Amino acid sequence: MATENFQAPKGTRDFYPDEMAVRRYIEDIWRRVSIRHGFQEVDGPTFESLDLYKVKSGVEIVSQLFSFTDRGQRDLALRPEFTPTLARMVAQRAAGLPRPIKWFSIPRCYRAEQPQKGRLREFMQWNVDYIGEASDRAERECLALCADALLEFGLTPDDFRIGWNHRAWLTHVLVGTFMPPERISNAFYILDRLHKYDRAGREALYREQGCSDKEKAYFEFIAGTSNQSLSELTDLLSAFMLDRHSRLGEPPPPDLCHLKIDSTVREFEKRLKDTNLAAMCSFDLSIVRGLAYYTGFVFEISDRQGENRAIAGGGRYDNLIEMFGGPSLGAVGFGMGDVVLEILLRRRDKIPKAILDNHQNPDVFIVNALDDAVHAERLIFELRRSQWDSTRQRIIRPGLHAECSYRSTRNIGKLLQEAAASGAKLAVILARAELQRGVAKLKNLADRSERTVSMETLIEEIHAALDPA
RNA sequence: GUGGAUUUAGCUCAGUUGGUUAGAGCACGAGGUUGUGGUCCUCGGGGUCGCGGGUUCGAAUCCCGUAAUCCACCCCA
Repeated sequence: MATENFQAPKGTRDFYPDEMAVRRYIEDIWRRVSIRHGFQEVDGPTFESLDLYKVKSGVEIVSQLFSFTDRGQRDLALRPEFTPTLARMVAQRAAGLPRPIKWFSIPRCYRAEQPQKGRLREFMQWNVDYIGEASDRAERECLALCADALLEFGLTPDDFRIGWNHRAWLTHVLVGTFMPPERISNAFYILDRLHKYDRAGREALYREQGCSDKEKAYFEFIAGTSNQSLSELTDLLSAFMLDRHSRLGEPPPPDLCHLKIDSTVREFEKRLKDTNLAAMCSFDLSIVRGLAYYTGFVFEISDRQGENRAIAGGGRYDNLIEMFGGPSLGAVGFGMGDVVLEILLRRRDKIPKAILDNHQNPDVFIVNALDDAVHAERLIFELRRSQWDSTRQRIIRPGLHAECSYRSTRNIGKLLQEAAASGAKLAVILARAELQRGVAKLKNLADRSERTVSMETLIEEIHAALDPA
């Protein structure tokens, strides 16, 4: 019979115990921090109707999906993200859910893209959504949660930067000054790429997008800005616009400060300063985020040192729930993928050694020097079992993590060496001489002390030794 | 989807202009004289050299195809 060599499919990963430990570490932090910020965990199906993904993103996105047809001729697709499922879930039960709806999820997602650094075809994505809150409190809570998670991973504000912008504001500024509304999507496309190119690359981009001289000048101005505050930027922008217009002999554009949307953005910045978030955040005109469904505030977290792609990104999408057949509910959300995050954590040496070593230190290690394994096996099963109290409906004594050697040697020195290497706190030595007297030795592996205990009370003694309280 | 580099043991890698039976370190397993600690010593299992063709007396090595990985594009919810 012919044998075949199988590999994991392109862009997927195998999680052997060491990799699984790191993945669990990341997911545990996402989950723990989400819960403490008042979010509840949800999940949905791994695949959805193909149409669900066309509602939001349009038909061109289909080429990036893993899609298939079931035997009932239904077109389905593996989820490329969680937001459509979430929107569907909210829309279905919108009437009965308490507001605001604060949900998070850690779905596995799939995209049929060319894998490269920080981007795979199957990945985990922490997804946070805050629905039914019109005020910018939702934005701040999401930012606080996202930043808190990164801090929990041991990263500092020196490692990452939160850049933010406001799409509605930007649209008003552009349209209110010089840009025809139909050029806005080109403008967003250009802004999104501005910092990736040098002067020549940007020229090519402007040509390709059919930019007017005015637009070019504007984009070049933005390309030259970085790290200014919102008010500095709007002042600079006003001055720049006035200068341009006077030189071209055109009537001056309306004062940017009097644009209606402007006050809400300034207010947002002021409220950020009232929290401790402002230190990590900077206004950034070049952040617009890819697709069209963000309606206001948008943000992106990037690595300060590396050329990594964004660690996380999100924003406000006020129309989405409605698009999926629900009521009109404002919403803010963000996503963070495991792939880029893990690269960053490894590069900054932020994954604890105990996680990398994947040591699950046992509570107790059985050293069996007997010819027969029966005593050791009975003991280990007893130790591992929890004690359940059925009247109180709870576990009254949790089972212990008990290990033994799977090697055939009965050399106590070797076995103790293995016990110590396992990181166990206690070792039980079962040997013939003691067993004949109905006792065993209980050894504290940390201080190397040992005492003789009766087989009758051994299990209680072990529990007592591990939990002195 | 496009271009470049890469693929030899579980991992990291040697392997000369094509020439005997393809190596090392780490890891893994056994033993070190049946009773006490991460060291050390000895031994061992492991490879269709990514896969499939071709050239050759002979291919890990040269040629063609193909898959995967990494990097750069495209795209990025």
